[in-house]
Order: sequence, then C-alpha cells, then structure tokens
Amino acid sequence: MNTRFAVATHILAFLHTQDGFPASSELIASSVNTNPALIRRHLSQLAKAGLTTSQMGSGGGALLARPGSRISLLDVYKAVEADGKLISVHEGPNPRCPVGRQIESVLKDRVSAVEIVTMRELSKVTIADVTRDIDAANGAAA
Amino acid sequence: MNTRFAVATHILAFLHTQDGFPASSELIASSVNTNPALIRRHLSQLAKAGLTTSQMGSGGGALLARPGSRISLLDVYKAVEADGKLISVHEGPNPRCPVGRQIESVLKDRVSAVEIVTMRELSKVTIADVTRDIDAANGAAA
DNA sequence: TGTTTGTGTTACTATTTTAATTACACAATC
DNA sequence: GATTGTGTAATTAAAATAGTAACACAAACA
Repeated sequence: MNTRFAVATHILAFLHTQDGFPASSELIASSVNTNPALIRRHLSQLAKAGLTTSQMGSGGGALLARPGSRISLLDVYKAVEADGKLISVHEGPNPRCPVGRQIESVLKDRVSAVEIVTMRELSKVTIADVTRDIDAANGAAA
Repeated sequence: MNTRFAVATHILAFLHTQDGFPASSELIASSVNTNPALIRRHLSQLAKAGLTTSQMGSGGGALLARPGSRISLLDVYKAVEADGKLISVHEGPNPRCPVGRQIESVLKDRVSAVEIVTMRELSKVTIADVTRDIDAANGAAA
C-alpha cells in the first residue's frame, strides 16, 4: 500500500510534540502501532535527509534536526520516496509504432509538469502545521 | 510499479491516432509491447468509465467513445486507479496516543487538499494534447 | 451457414513492492 | 560493567501488479 510518507510524517509530528525530548524507536513504534525496527529504518532515512538526528545510549532517541516549522511535507516526501515519482510511466513500448516511439517521453513531460505543481503544494505544509492540526483536533474533542 | 495510468493513456492516444478506425487489442498490444488480454482488461475499465466503446466481430476493435479533446488525463486516472489515492495513509495507529489518535484524519485532510490541486492539473491535459505532442515529436524527429 | 476475427472474462502464475520480524554488533550513559 | 537504545542486515510474509492461457460468445462475411 506504500504508507511510507504517512508513517514518516507521523514520526516527525510525534517528535515535534516531544519538544526537544528524545523519543526511542519503541515509544514511536507504540504510537504508530508497529515495530521498533521499522521505525528505526524510517529514522535512518530521515536522518540521511537531514530531518532528524539521534542520540545513542541510555536516555537517547530521535530528535528533529530543525524546527518543525522548517520541515515541509515535500522534505518528507523526498526523504522517503526513493524515485520521487507520483505517477510512473511504462517502459519498453514498440519503437516501430509512431505512438509507442514517443509516448514515454511525452508522458514523462506531461506528468512531471503535474508533479511540479503537486510538490509545490506539499512544500506549503509543514510539520508544525500538522502538529497544530492535531492539537486542534484534540482540543476540540476533549 | 503501477503503470496502469500510463498504459491507459497510451491506449487512448493510440485510438485517437486511429481516427475512428477500430483497433484490435492485438494491434494495441503490439504498440504497448504487451499482451492482448492485458489490453482488453484495460479497455474493459475504460469502457466502464465511458471513455471507449468496442465493436465485436470481424473488423471490430476499440474506439474512443468521444473526441480526444474531451477526454482528460483526470478522466483516465479516475477510470483506472480504483481508490483514486495518490498518497495513502497508514491505518491503525495507537488511539491512546494524542498523535496516533488524530494523525489519520489530519493527514487525510492535508493530503486530499494537495490531491485536489493535482487532479485539477490532470484535468487540464487531454488525449488530444498528448497526441499533438506525439505528432510534434515525430515531426521534429523525421 | 459455418468459418474467421475479435471481444470479454475467468482462472492462474510469476514478479515485484512493501511491510513485519528477528537478531546482533556497537554506542553512550549511569 | 550493566542497561538502554541505535543502526543495519537478513529473513519471512503479505499484498499489489503484471503476464499468460483458455474459452464462451458476438458480429461479419464469404
């Protein structure tokens, strides 16, 4: 189903609510309702992308590498989605057919124009926004 | 890899270039470089969505149900992508955690706002546009 | 009328992605 | 040096996707 983006956003929102206090992969896993090793794998990617850091050892855990207001959903998406393709194009159509010969490049151009717009929208939302939404929902529900 | 959208667009562009002359699944399959049965499965979905029709029997095949200028990539996307979700949200986070409890609905709202923009972009491009791109590329290459 | 061409659908297999789980060397803290 | 916790590799399981074969049925046409 590919929920990597959603899970990564969950992790970052969780870290944001921790407000500078390190969170262990086990704690995060209990919020996501999965397995610590899976969380660590996600964190490893997020750390590579410069969005999180970790403190080793006892009392350690993961932290946001910068304020949640400066981490956008586009940052998350790019960190977690290897090829960064929202829509993929089939390979190997028949080069002897006028349509088959061009469809790949034509479609890639058209699709990437759409993706640029999508990415721009993703860049407008931050982890701080998401956390604010969560707080609001909890406030309203309480 | 999920290339359903791309293959469906390929099929429709191909039908558009046929200019009202029915195309058999075998002919289309040779352009896409795959299997007639797979093409027929795609066509079945496109027909259900009202984008194509077929003529049975000898000399039969698939046809566009309306002009390519009135079939948008959004029509194609909706015809072929069952759930219509560009980005999916993980299910079953921990309801006893303030973040886990709200992340699902918050993320769905934020993501669907982004998707609306994406869909609007997809609706701006038609099969006629794609075919025009293909013709231009072939003209320039020749 | 019966042969041919081609659809629509089912059932099945193979491949690829994705997620889940286990295991363990290593790091830092107390 | 015991404990807590990371990072990563290896494995298994599950789900999504694509590919293939088979066949009843429909229309055309000789």
